[in-house]
Amino acid sequence: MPELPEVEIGRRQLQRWSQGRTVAAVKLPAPTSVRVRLSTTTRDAHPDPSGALAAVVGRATVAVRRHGKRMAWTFAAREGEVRGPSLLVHFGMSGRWLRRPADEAPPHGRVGFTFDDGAVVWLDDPRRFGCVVPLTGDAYPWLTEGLGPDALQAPLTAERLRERLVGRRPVKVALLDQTVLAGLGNIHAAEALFRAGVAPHTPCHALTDAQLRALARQVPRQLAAVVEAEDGDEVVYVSRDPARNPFVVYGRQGEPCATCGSAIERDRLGGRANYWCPGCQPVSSPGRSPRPTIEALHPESKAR
DNA sequence: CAACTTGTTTACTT
DNA sequence: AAAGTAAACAAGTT
Repeated sequence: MPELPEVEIGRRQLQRWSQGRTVAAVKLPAPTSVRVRLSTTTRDAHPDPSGALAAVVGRATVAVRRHGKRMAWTFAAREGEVRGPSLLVHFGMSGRWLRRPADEAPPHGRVGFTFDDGAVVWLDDPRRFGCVVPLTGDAYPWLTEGLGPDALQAPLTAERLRERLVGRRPVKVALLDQTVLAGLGNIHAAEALFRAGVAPHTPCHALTDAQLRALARQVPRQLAAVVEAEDGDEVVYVSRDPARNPFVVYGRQGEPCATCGSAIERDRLGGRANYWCPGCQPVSSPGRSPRPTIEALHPESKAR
């Protein structure tokens, strides 16, 4: 699943493959094969993108930047222009870059950028939640618009987290909120909370200084470790096959924790699957807990 | 067939 | 009233 690390790797790939090259053509397998709006709910999520995308033909890459899970790909201006066009890219839940020879398209290629070296860089996106948004103005405001600080780049401190992790929401729900911190998804939020030894259900206001320090340390550490492990020319998104699950808690309900041996628990938090170790991530604070933080979960009787 | 995934928007509940 | 929760939606794989 593309979270911050996969987007960062995608940024590096695109930088590598496009640096110093000019886009010779834009390939669209179908007129509306790629989304050109960030929102998936607006009625015009699928306007004809060919015209706007054609604006990058003949242009050289200036830079590829990333904030959270968004990427901004900017192109050179022509003579007389104040600035060139740019593309705001989001991988959605299954997007990735694939570089292929001109005569070969990946199975789920939604838009392809042919470079002057003949290679084509495709947005391959089976579920089509990804998008490539053509922009004529400055891309950078849109890169960060509505997002909190980047979870990897921003120097994360306990003080910074104390400012942003507020209210009664469970800490995992807040960590997944892109306006609080940009880049974490369900998998790496669960893994980072495990690393920090913090129960996902802990209300933000109940987080201790020690827990905030642990999170400030482990969130970037988790993300950086994944970037390092996965960096390369082709990213593979692992399916939910227990046999090849690279994660410590995610998708491991019922299995013994690698650290303490307790059975990994699974419940639902903020409408999403949640995995944690009751041994390593104790729920109750060491004094008293006014109310049980975890309700007895009724997996089969959901809502009403 | 239902669960699962992200991000946005809308509609409830507390 | 504001804060928080939930659901709907887009699409396709398991």
